[in-house]
Amino acid sequence: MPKLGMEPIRKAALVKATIVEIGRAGSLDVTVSQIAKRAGMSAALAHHYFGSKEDIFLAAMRHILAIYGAEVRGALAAVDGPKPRLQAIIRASFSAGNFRKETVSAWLNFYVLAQTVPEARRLLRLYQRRLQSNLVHCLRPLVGAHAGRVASGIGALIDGVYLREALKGEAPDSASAVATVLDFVAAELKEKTA
Amino acid sequence: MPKLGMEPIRKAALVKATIVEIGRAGSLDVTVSQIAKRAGMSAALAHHYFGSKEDIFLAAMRHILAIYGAEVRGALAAVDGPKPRLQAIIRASFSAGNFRKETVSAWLNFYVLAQTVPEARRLLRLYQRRLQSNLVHCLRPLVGAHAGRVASGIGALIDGVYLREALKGEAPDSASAVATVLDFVAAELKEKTA
DNA sequence: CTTTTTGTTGATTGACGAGTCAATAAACTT
DNA sequence: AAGTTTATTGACTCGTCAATCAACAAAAAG
Repeated sequence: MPKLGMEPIRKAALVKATIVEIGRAGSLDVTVSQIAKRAGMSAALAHHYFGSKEDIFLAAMRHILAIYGAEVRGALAAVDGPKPRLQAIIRASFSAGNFRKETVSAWLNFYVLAQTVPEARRLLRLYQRRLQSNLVHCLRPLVGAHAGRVASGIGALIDGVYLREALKGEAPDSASAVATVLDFVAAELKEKTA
Repeated sequence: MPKLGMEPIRKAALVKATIVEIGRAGSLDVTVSQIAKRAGMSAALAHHYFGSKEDIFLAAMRHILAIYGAEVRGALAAVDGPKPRLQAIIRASFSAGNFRKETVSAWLNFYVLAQTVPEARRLLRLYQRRLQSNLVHCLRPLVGAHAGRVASGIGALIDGVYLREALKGEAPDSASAVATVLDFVAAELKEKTA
């Protein structure tokens, strides 16, 4: 009983299922059958909508990135002024959702993918550029010409703190992650404006 | 013509070959046959010396960690005083060898492994604790009670900068990576000692 | 010199998995 | 109503790969 217009629904279900399965496996060692099953369809249908497994992974990566982007935009819309905006970006980067094991696994594996799959690398760079540009925008009024350099530092620190917190073993602590980055920001602001 | 005492030689060759193959593939999607072939032996022999593929990966991880540890120790032995020691650690973390594609791939994939393989997680934590302890040792005389917190920041920043530099696409720039971290250190020192 | 230990591999097993295809069925078009 | 497009799947192909085993070779031990 084929209803029409299934494509977007099926694709969305597959993307969601892919992320769950990557979380379960902790790696990209996930079969199309597993994904399809979790999404409630046959493996053949998954191949029908996405051409290949790699395409499925890339769609999942886009989805993760889109969610993160939306989270940041949402947080930014709610506040005003350079410093609060900076805090909003940082908090969004360490939101509870980002520490769910599926999300962590997705990010780690996307780093791995970015080494060899050009489209994955492109997407990762897109994320990095957007973060950089958001940060620079907040930092310009605070540290002027230093904005670029400081933003690079904050961006890298966010990634590094995330990595450590995610792999810590115990339940990750968003608050302390945010605090670590804010501590850095405070130090830089004091120095670059002195 | 079986010479005796082959075990350590074979194992070392396999570990080396494993790292090369991981670099080539960019992932852990590497067959035991590929590894064994590159190491100049049959796949069966690889299974004979290491019980399983996972054991081979863990041995490779230990090797990478050991090299990094040795690099840091070597750099530390050559200098004296807190600040130079700090610089030595940071420089060692961004040495050219660490940006070889095999090494990058190994690290990224070890992060992935650390999610699910207990021994991998253990090794990663060992690395993090050692770095932390090295940093705290340098920082104590500089920032006293803040040493722990500052060390966490530096450690995370090192990982984050490494990640970004490694995945940048263009040839990674050790000097600017070091500079980014040192910039952070300078800011923190100024603040925490003021 | 024969028994045990160590080194070594080709062949095999047993399982799994990506991607294709042919076939079925319902909807939409003309 | 005939033809086309979209949805859907079971079965199949073709390949791969981790791990095991039986067998052979050489050195050391007794």
